[in-house]
Amino acid sequence: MMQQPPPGGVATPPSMAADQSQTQHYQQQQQSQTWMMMSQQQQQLGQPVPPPSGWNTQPIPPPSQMQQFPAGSAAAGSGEIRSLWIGDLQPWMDENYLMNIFAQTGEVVSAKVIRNKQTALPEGYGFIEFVSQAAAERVLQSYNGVPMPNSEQNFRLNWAALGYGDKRQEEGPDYTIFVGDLAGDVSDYLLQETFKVVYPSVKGAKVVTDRTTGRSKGYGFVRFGNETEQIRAMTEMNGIYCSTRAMRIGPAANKKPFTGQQYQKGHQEALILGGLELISAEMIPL
DNA sequence: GTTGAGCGT
Repeated sequence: MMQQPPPGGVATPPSMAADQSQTQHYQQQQQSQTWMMMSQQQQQLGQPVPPPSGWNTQPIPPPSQMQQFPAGSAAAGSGEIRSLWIGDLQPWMDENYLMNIFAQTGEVVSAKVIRNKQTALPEGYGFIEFVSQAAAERVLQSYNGVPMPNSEQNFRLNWAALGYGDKRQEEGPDYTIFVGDLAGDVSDYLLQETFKVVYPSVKGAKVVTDRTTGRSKGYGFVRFGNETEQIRAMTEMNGIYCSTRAMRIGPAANKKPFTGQQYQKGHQEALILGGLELISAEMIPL
């Protein structure tokens, strides 16, 4: 069965659908190294996605010149999670801004920015619905963490709450360190690459930003897939420069895992390292 | 500035 928009849903205008193939031809093949490195995670899903390149060279028109799009009209109950949560939105980032961005995929259905009922001020997050779960996943993989147009911040995307725990994109544990003393211009990407060139197991990095200002708070986190590299980085990278300042590294206070699912703290004492289990207590000098 | 994370009319 071919996938198609649900009846009664917001159909993709034919003009937009037709434009999609052309739009993708416009996409330059000048993929930056930035992108190519980030695409490693996508390969696990076997779904290469065209990068949202050209942010810096394709300014979008102001919202006043855009048309309005309906939002939130998709059929529910099919079980498919087609919506993404998007956070760290600035007050000026409205539905048109979001629609204009994701229209490039040709697969966006609607976008909604959540506003306070009383004040009508944006709450800083929203939802974007796509024609299919696969489409949403492609966007999640390709847009998350890259800079937003006309902004210093990066996309912060996740599955909408209903499907929150179902689609984890990471597997295995991750080992995180805290990185402080960051210069104001250090991005997620720069932080990640600063470590990744030394430690291949680096999975990602996040610079913590103030949601109201969008500016860096001067610290962040780097996640490793490998505990040995994490421990090495704690000492080896402490004091190393990232941008214009020396980093200060510390242990990360362990927060919740990404998907929001709580781990049960089971007894995992099976730290058997190469025959260590053969050593009995009486062999260990006191 | 020093420990992230925020989910709906």
